[in-house]
Amino acid sequence: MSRPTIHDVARIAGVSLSTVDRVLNDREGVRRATRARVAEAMQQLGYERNIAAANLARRRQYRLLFVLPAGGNSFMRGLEREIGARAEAWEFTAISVTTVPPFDDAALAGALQSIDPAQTDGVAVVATDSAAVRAALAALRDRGVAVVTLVSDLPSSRRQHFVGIDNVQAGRTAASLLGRFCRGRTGSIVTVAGSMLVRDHAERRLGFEQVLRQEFSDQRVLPPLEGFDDQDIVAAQLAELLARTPDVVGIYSLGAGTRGVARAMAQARPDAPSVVVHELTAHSRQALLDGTFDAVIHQDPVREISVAVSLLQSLIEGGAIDPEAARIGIEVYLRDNLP
Amino acid sequence: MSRPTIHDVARIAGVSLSTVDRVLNDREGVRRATRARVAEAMQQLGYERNIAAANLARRRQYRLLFVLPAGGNSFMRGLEREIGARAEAWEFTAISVTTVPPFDDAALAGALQSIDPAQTDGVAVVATDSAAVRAALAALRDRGVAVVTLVSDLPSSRRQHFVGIDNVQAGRTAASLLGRFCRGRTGSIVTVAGSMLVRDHAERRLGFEQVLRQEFSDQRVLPPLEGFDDQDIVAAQLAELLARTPDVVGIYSLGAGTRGVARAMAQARPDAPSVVVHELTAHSRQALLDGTFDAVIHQDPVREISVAVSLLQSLIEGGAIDPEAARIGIEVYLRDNLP
DNA sequence: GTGAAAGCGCTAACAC
DNA sequence: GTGTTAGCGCTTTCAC
Repeated sequence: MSRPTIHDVARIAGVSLSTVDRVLNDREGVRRATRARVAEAMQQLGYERNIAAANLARRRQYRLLFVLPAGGNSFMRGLEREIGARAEAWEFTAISVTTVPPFDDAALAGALQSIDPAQTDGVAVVATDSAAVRAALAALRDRGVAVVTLVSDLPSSRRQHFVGIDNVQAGRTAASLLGRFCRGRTGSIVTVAGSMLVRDHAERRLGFEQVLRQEFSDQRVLPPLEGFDDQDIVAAQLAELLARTPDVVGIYSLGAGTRGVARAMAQARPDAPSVVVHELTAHSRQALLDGTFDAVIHQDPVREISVAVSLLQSLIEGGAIDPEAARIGIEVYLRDNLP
Repeated sequence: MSRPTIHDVARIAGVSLSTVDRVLNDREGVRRATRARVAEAMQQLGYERNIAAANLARRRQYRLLFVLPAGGNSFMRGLEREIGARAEAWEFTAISVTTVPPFDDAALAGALQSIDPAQTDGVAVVATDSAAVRAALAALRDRGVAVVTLVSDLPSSRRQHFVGIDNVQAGRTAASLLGRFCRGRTGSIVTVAGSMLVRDHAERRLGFEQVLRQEFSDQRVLPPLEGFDDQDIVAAQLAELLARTPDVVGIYSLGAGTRGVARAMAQARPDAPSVVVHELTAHSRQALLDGTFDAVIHQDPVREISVAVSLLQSLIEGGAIDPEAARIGIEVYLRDNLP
């Protein structure tokens, strides 16, 4: 026997296809009693809707927009490239991307305000933390646009979901690794951030310091450098610090600008500090292979995109969302398990 | 404009829908010239076939069988459970599972021989290495059944693909972690295997020793224990070894029976050895949380199942397979990035 | 060799 | 409130 269809349900319930359809899609214009009869028939048959057929008939187009920071951030450029490459892969979905200056909440708020709700069903945005951004998101929601945050969250806003890693946990993971790597050597640990104004960086630092203070308390955690995800600034600041501080045993780079870290390490001493950074890119991969970096904490951009898309689709449909299916894992790469 | 359909192609090529369909599905009964005209029309329109619609019309059923080792191996039981839970999720696909005694190649070969090719379109099997198993796989292939190996490979057989991690790399990853964790302490490193007769265990040990010898050559690697994935045997063997060898600084458990490792560690000294094990289960997770284990190397069973299913589906269709989409990553978990 | 027509399971007008 | 009907893009008989 093959799976029951709405025809079977209609026959058992003694109604027409349209009525079954109305019940299925929770549309009005069905008497309570009829609704109950149909529901019971579904129950009895173990009816499961065929989504492919539904979409085929519906020929609906979801119009989604990704809002990402511009600039030389390899991770973000990778995200953008993957969105472009996969745009065709989603049936019934038209995806576009727009970029805004990084670490600039006014620019982001402006970009969000200029979205036309009539042309857009859902938005995925890499958030910067500010009242203006919050307000812009709320305005979108009020006009029926579905909103999820991507990579960096904005918890107290009206965004409906966050797609990205738990950044406190990511920071803790980095500390667990770096603390273990540095066991036996005691000294200073450097953290290199992009900006404490973006939530993901602040959270990573929090988690990192929690674990380091608690479990590896013989190490000294230096105040974080702020490199604004710019490799030149990072390289300069870090080189200067390393020259000035001979006892550095570990480095945690929790933002972008990772190439700057590799450059500052190039002229390192024989017993170089252990290094943990974020995001697997062509450069961090290379640094892992040549031994400059010890570990890379990563989030899978392809998965983030596909989760964001399917989350937005079900939010637009008003459907239920499975938090487990929306989880993004904190991945750990060493030289030996590189994909 | 919406995507072109076979109607458009038919119109442009000046043929009927059926002819377009014949060309699309590479069926015979079309003149070369007609075929070319259709192909050109597709080219010109940028036609892309709608797979959902095709499957809807075709109403095909793929009948797939998973062959797994029986016994108390948590990872395998997890796989089996997930297959059951997700069996409904695949449209047009009927999935069943059969189990055979572990580490028993005759039993496995027998189970494979008893598969009815008329009732089965594809098989995913956790392989044991033996000539009989190879022969059974070849017989299945000869009768038109698609075959992939799962978790443990059988490279020189006629299986069409392997779904699982690169186990040499997994062993290398374990060594990279354990070597770094033990830095500063020099002593013996223990490896605990299930059986060297299954390929995945042998490969993990190979990779592990490669890296340890090369990069952490001050550590002494002891000959591996063989615990047959049985927690009692593992616990006994390991406890005995630890009592006898006071300088153990690291333990790598590369098979199942991981609960036995945790039990042997329970009465450990204050400066306990660092421990790296395979497969995230309820027990290894607990051991990670309470500090008994330092890291877990994992492969995602849910992903393995879905990759195996889609791989088998495209093999049955004779379609192309994307090796990147079939990759299974080597995941690393610490206490802090547990899902 | 090629085409016409009837579905696959579901939706969306429009009738009643 | 409920039913009828004509599709969505593709496959599959069965004629010609």
